[in-house]
Amino acid sequence: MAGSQGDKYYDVFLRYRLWLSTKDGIGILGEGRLALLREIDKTGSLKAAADNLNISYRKAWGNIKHAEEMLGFILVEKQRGGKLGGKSQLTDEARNLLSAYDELKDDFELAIKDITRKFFKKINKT
Amino acid sequence: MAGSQGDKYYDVFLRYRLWLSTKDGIGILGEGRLALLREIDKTGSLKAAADNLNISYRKAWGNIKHAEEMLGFILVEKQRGGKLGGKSQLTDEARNLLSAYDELKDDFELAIKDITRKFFKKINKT
DNA sequence: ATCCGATATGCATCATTAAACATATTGCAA
DNA sequence: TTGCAATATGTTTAATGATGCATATCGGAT
Repeated sequence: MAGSQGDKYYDVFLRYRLWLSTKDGIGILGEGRLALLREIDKTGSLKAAADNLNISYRKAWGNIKHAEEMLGFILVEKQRGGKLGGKSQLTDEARNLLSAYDELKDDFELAIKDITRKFFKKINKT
Repeated sequence: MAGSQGDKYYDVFLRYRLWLSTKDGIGILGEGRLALLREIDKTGSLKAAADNLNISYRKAWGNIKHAEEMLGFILVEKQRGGKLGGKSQLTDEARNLLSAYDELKDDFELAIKDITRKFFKKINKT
């Protein structure tokens, strides 16, 4: 929260983004793609995951593929064909990544809380 | 740093961005615009600052204006005309903001260090 | 009064990214 | 062996944002 009403920065907020990238700054996985992985895990289907997150299948598929190419290993075990058309499930690596990220996020939130408070306290004093 | 060579995530890095935004997610000030403010402070000129940062005057001017409109107060005291064409200098609010941001950034770096180390330690174990 | 260089701003264009469209492939079950 | 639904992928169009271009304004110094 920015501060108490009346503060100069009352309706200003501090935001942050975290993501994994290559050394030269190419994005690999961010919040959006991790959410996609989580949804694949939940539904067992890339298409269902894309639908649930309101993004096109084309985009979802491309995102996963790009991340896998950057990482050099597979995040989603995909099979096609069959009565149900196919299915997808996360690899162990992907699950491990998700759980590590969740922990990271929590740690982060916790750490940023005080820092943010201190920041707004300082700028609102001007 | 991602970890020791041989690790699965050896050439993967965790990045972050911090910025000020409105409640509904409209960006106000990020690293780039703060750098612009710093350069204005250093040079006393919006044009010189833009040149030094290799961005167009048009863009620099628009960025400052947008930030000021979002914040509801002035960051740069601008005057035009005169032999030298004009000049610009930061308001006290802008200076305060810059110094608070520097402190925030330092705090942030410090906090993220351990968190990042822990994250890579965990995912590299898979 | 005129000149100069920076501030001020609208408008066209270009580039980068995201969304949409189209089409092929796969393999189980009926 | 055919139909179906999801995976797989190229192409293309739309949208967003950055860049460049043009032009006006201002006021101290000459």
